[in-house]
This record gives sequence, C-alpha cells and structure tokens, in this order.
Amino acid sequence: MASKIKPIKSVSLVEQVEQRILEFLKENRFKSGDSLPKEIELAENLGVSRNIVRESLSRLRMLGVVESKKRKGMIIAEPDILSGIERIMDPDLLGEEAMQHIFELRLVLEVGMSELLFIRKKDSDINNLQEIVEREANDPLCKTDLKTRLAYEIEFHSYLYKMSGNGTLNRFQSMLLPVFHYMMQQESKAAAKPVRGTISHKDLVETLRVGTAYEFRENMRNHLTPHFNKLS
Amino acid sequence: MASKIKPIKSVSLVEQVEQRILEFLKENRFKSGDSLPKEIELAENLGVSRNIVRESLSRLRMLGVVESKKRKGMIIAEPDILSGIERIMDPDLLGEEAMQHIFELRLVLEVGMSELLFIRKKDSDINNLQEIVEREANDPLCKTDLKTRLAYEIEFHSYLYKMSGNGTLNRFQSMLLPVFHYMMQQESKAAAKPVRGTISHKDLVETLRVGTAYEFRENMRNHLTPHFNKLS
DNA sequence: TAATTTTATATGTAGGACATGTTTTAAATA
DNA sequence: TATTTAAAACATGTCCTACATATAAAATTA
Repeated sequence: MASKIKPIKSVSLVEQVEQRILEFLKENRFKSGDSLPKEIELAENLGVSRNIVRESLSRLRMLGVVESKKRKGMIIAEPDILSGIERIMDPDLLGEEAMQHIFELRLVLEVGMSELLFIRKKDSDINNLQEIVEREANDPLCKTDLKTRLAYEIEFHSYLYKMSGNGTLNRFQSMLLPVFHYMMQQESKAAAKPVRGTISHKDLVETLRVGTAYEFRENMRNHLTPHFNKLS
Repeated sequence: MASKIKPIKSVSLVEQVEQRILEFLKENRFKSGDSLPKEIELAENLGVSRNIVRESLSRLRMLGVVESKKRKGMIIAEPDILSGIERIMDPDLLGEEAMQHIFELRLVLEVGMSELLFIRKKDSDINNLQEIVEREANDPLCKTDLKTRLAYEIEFHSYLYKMSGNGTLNRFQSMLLPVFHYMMQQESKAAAKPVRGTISHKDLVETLRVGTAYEFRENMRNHLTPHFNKLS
C-alpha cells in the first residue's frame, strides 16, 4: 500500500472560481434562462481578475452550462453532458485503457438497450431496419470487402440507438464510432478471422418484429459474441 | 417543417483555436508526455492574443488533454472522458429530459453489464456482496425507513459496477448517483408505492455465485421492473 | 404610432506588465 | 575537482487597461 504523501489543495484559481460559480448556480436554484451577474461583478465579488472569471466561464460555456450574448450578458442554459466527451473521443487522443473501457461500454449498452427498443419501436423503424438488412444481403461487396461490411454494421447498429428514443444514448453512440472503427481495425489486423455470431442482423430484425425484449437481448448478446470473447 | 434560416459559422475565436489545437495534436500523433509549443508561440502562429490561447488551453486542461507546469511548459496527457460530465451531473443543473435519459441509461447499463460481471467476478466479490445483503436483511430500519433502504440499494448496485472491472463504467455510476437519488425521490413522492421486483438482492447474489450471465441478466431485468414500468 | 437612428453596455479580443515557481547555469565554497 | 549554493532564465499564472463588436434600449424622426 502506498503511503501517498499529500495531495494538498493546489488547484488553480480558475478551477476554484469555476467551482464557486457552479455552486452559486446550484445553491440559488438558477433556472434555464436566468441571467448571471456580469463578468466584472463576478470578478470583483470573487476578488480575482476578469481574466480568471472569463476562463472559468469559458469552461462552463463549453459544457453548455451558460450561454453568452453580446450585450445581454450571460444566461443559464441546460448543460449538455456529452459536449465535453465529444471533443476528445478520438483514438489519437485516448489511451489504450480508455479505449478498451469504451469498447466494452458499447457492448454493455447494446445488450442492455433491448427494453427501450421494445418500448419505443414503431413499425416504420422495423421497416427501415429491414431495408438496411436487405441492402446488405444484396450487396455483393459485402462478402469480400471488409470496409463495406463495416459500413452496414455501423448503419444497422446506429439505427438501433436511434430507435431507443434516448437522445443522449443516440448521440453517445455516434461519438463511439471512431473508437469502434479503431478497435475493429485492430481486431481484423490481429486475428484476420472476422468471426460472426450465429445471429445475424436479419435475425435481430425478425426478433424485433415478432419477438420479445427478452429474446432480443439474448440474440444481441449472441450477435456480439465475437467481441465478448475477446474480453478477459 | 422549419425553414431554418442559416446557422452560419459564428463560433468564437476561443472555440476555433481549441479545435485547431486539438487537430494539431491529433494530426501530429502527439503522445502522452510530449510537450506542446509554448503559449506565446501558439498565439503568434495562430495570429491571436495569448488570452485566447490561454482560454482554449484552459478548456483542454479541464478535459485532461494537457497538463501544465510552471516553467516546464505544457505536456500532453491522456484525457479523461468523464471529467467534463462530472462537473455538471447535478439535478440542479440538468434539465428534465437529460435526467430522464440518464436514468434510462442506468437501467440499460445494469442489465447489459451482466457479461462483464461474469467474466471478472472473484470469490471475494461475491462474499462482499453477500455481506451487504445480510446487513440489509438484518437491519430493522430497512422495513420502515426509505432512506436506509435507498442506502443499501446504492451500496449493492455500486458494488456491481466496481465488479465490472471497467473503471470508466464505475466512475460513471458514482456520478449517476445524485441523479438516481433525485429520480427515486420523485418516484416515492408521486406514487408512494415503492414496488419492488420479485427478484431481490439476495437472489442476484445467488445467481452471481452459481448461475450464468444469461440468468443474471434476466434477473436484473426483473429486479429493475418497477423502474422499467415507469418508462413510456 | 411606427420606423429609424443613436446611445449605452456587456461580452470579445488584444497586448503589456509583473508574480511565481522551476530548471538551468553560474558562482562560491570545501 | 567536486559539491553545495546562489543567481539567472524562462514558461506559466495573474492582473490590468484599452478597444472592438454586437445588440438591447432609448431617443429621434417621419
């Protein structure tokens, strides 16, 4: 066990101010649309320069907590929990461990998503999925070209996220794509055996149409078997 | 249908610079530990003031993409995909829709997580879970006090995330807690009938011990039934 | 009254100055 | 010479002032 020396509170001024402003907003139950004190007032009240306040606000602006208009000042907005992630979800920036975690997350989401799909599926959704599957089946490239197959794979699974009716989930999936791409490439390089589960996209659509959430969940688990087998 | 006038690219300088720096890092395959050009150089090369560069770097610093030391300059770090979310995951800041999405996300994760649990479970984990369950069963407060029951609920489910062996997932769950708390309070206020699934924590532990990932998944789905029933 | 112009103001951008704490270099001491 | 100590150099951190820009609000005009 490490005898960690001491963490000490050596957070930057900007970070402290950011926290103070966030606390201020929470404690005072600021609602979307309310207007914030202006930068100079914040700076004076906090006893720091306007620069520091601006850096803090810039961070909050990035997270979608506040929005600012030229003369009107700054107003509260509903933060976007994904905006921060969006910028850095890139294989060139993330570490191996993070990538692995995210890849696993995708598997977890798709298996766990079943219930939402059955609650919110519409006939048009099934038809659209059917159309994707047929296009995939009739595409001769699909047998030979890995890139083509990957494209259908993505199109199909992306549609499922959209069907979930959960916008956050849906956006999250679109961010996952680069990581997904990267991991698939690694896989195809390493093993050179693009094993596929015994359950196809076609089967999944059929289950969505006439099956149950429970069946779909297990079929999806089966469909993803090659990926699960890679875990340890 | 809206005839949206024009979005136009009216992004702030800070945002542009942030993007440019991120692109710069990606394109040049910067690795963790590499050092960035100094602020003044960035400012000169980009043709903006040092203030702008600093605001951009402040954002990247928040996301964990870079770290800075007094004289050494700034170095690349492995970004933390959750650091942005962490600050704003608060019922007082999030909107109703986001809260709903997050709550659903929790359900999806816990059902989908089963496979990871069975891949990574250890005997000590089972024993620890068993201990939690027994403590819960022997606590007389559990029958009457909703707060106590909620505490056990959280302790149990939190441990599952820890067991998943996925640090990202685990941290994410700890952030979810405030939202979870909030939603549970809303539920108990509205219906006043804390319905519980037919599968108890004890059952789940037993399934973890002697069952399969498939059984656990369905049992967890059952355990969460009251929450799923609230969805539409 | 309605349309137009002007004004006031809060944010956006720029650039200079100094503080702070490291790292390197140089000086001083043994 | 080797080691310790002090000085200088330097990048980030903080503060300040000034001005640009856009727009809500006020004043003016038709």
